[in-house]
Order: sequence, then structure tokens, then C-alpha cells
Amino acid sequence: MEKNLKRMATMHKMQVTGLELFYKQGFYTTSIDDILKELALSKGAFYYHFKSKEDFFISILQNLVVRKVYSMLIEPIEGHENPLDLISKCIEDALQTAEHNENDFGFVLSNFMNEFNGKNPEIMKYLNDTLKIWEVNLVSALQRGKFNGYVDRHIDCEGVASYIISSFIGIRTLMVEGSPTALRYRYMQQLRFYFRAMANKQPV
Amino acid sequence: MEKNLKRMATMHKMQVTGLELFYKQGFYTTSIDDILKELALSKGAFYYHFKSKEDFFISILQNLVVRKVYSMLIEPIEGHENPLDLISKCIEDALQTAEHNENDFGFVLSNFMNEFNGKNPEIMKYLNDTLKIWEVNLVSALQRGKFNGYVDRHIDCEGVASYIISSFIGIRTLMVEGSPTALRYRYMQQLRFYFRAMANKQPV
DNA sequence: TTTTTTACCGACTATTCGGTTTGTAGTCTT
DNA sequence: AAGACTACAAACCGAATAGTCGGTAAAAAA
Repeated sequence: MEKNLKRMATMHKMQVTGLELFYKQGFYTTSIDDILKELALSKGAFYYHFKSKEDFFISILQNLVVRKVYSMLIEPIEGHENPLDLISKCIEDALQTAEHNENDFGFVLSNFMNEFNGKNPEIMKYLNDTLKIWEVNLVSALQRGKFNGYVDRHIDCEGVASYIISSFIGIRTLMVEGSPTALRYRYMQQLRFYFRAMANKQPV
Repeated sequence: MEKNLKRMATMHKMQVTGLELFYKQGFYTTSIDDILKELALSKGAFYYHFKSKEDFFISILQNLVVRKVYSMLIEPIEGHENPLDLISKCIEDALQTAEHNENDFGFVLSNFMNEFNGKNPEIMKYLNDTLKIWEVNLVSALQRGKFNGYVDRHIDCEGVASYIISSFIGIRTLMVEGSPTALRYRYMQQLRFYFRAMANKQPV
């Protein structure tokens, strides 16, 4: 078990640094040596733990990205309160994190989706599946909202969910340049305006 | 002048093929040889006309991308009719074109913004400026809409414009995978719902 | 006709990058 | 203690790629 601890510690370090650099610089434009240099490790170490660069990236998706999506986008909307409030608060938090975290330009999933599209179907599948998880959870939060009388019965939950995702991906793309704070502020105002239009008008 | 025609014809061919491949495969992951192979031209021809790969890309932005943005996103919303109708029709057309055009995965500007972010400030500036042109034109279309009594006076035009851009960038990113027709349909429904909520309630 | 310019060819260079192979210090097993 | 295994280091390989350069056919200019 001791040895396994060592092994996993090294792998984890590589994955964290890998995600950071792939995220900042892109997968194809970041060399394995870039990552190893940062960690003062060698090629031998890398290929001892991972069988290829692609394999390495997939392990990053499975170990880091999926968990990030869960903790930032899914768990915060799991309560039984008004889902429109939960969702807007969750998104505002995510944008605020992105704004203050140097390592967080753009939305991980959509960034990588852009990069791998048409190049690597296997990785695209992982990315899509992860995004789908968020979508499914948004839809069920909205449906709970209907059931609990927070959301108007005529609302198309699937439509709303993909509209939320679209606008979120878009604003994150825009935030990589320009003034993120102003963008976030405006964006949240419009999102809340949009949400108010679909709130159930009869009080619960 | 005859010679200039030849020159420009060749440059144009290179730019068109270049945009097509950069768009499909990414800038850094498309080699100049890939482009030249498609055109049966040689390295010598390329470096005779352009001084570097980067210079080549900037010429593509100036000659092809800006014009595409104008014709697809700006000119269609320049009338004095209800801007909310003009904008939603324009966006629907753009999405439909994207859907049926093999060469059109994702939104050119946001795709390239993702790719060049943090790597090439000069190209980022060109991309941002182009996006800004669209934004400015959206804002003035909305303001005209207020003036002409189509849009509610309390609406924040800048906020709405950047929300439209965000959602558009996002839906285009999503459309590269999954079923584009269904996505477009849902997206347009939500966009129109959002627009209805900001229409001026007093008839003109 | 002679000279010059244009537009292009294709071999070559220098470098980068993913991946392989060989070696080895330390640890664990027996 | 002897052998075996773990976790790396370091040199190396081959393919790809941006950019250079000497040369040249055809057209234009003189």
C-alpha cells in the first residue's frame, strides 16, 4: 500500500499540472516536457505511469474534471428550494470563481470540446458525457421546481436547461478577454430577468 | 494590373482553403503543407505571398472573417422593423447555415478565441475587435427598437446584447456535437421567450 | 531581342515532440 | 544477503513542421 501511495501521489501531481497547462495553453500546444519541466520529472516517469498523452488526458478528465463539475455545478442545485434561485446562485458562484482564479480562463468542458472536435472522438465522448450529466441535473432541478410550484407549468425544462448551458458556455468564452466583472454583472442581471419570466405567478 | 490579378487569385485561394482547414482542424494543428497539398502548391509559393503562418492567418481574418460577420450578423439587423424579430430571424438563419454547411462547425470567432487565448495577443485583438463590431450593432439595433416603441424602455441594451452573444456562442459550441436541429429548435424557442419578455407591452 | 520581374518549385535546415530503451538507486521479499 | 521489483533518470529515435534558399519558366518591360 505504501508503494501505491507514492504512485498515486506522483500521478496526481502530474494530472493537476497537466490540467493546468492544457487548460491554459491547449492540449496539442502543450508538450509533455512542459509539464515534466514544471515538476522536475523525466519522460521515464511519465511513461511509467501513463501509456500515452491521450491516455493521460482521459485520466485527467475522469479524476479531476468530472469531480469539478459535480462540486461546482451539480451539488449546489440539488436542494428542494426554488431551483431558479439555486441555479442562478450556483452560476454566479462559478463565474466568480472563474474570475478570481488565474487558472480558470473559459469553461473547461467547452474549451476542450472546441479543441478536440473532429480530432479525437474518444475524448469528445468523455466531454459530452460530462456535459450531459450537468444537463440532466439541470432538467430534473427544473422539474422539481415545477412540482414544488416554483416554476410555471408551461415551461420546457429541456429547452431551458440547454439555454442555460449555452449562455454559460458563451459568457465564459467572452470572459477570457475584456472585463470579467462587468460581464458577469450584466450576464447575471439578464439571467435573472429570464428566470423571472418563467417563475410560477401563483404564490406557493 | 494583370499580374496583380494573378497574385490576388492565388492568395485568395490559399486564404479560403486556409480558413477551411484552420476552422476544421485548428490553427496550430494544421500545417502549412496540409493547405498547400490541397491546392497543389509549394512552400515557395506560400512564403512568396505571406511572411509567416501568423501573418497568413491575420490576412484571413481581415479578408474573409470580418466580411462573413458583416454579411451574416450585422447587415440583416440594420432595418427599422422590430429589432427583436430581426435579431431572432438573423440568428436562426445563422444557425441553419451552420447546420447545413459542413465547413461550419462552431462559431468562427469564439472557436479561434479559445484557441489563441493566452498564446497570441495580436490575433486575439483582431478577434475581439470583430466581436465588438457585432456587439455595437446589436446594441444600436436594440436602442432603435426602444425609440420605435418595440422594446420596453427599462431594458438594458448592453446587457441584452452580451447575453445574446453569449448564448449564441454557447449554442454554436454545443452544436458541434449532438443533434444540431433539435438544439437549434429548442434554442430558438427560448430566445423568443426571452425576447417576448422584453417587448414593449403598449402596442405602437 | 535582351533584360528584368513575377510566381512558383522543391530540397534542405533546425527544431520540436511523442514515444522507446536502457540504466540505476532504493525498497521489498525470501 | 541475493534477487526482484518500483520509480524514476537520461539518452535516444523518427516523424513532423515552420521557415530558408537557390533555382527557373513564363510573362512583362526595355
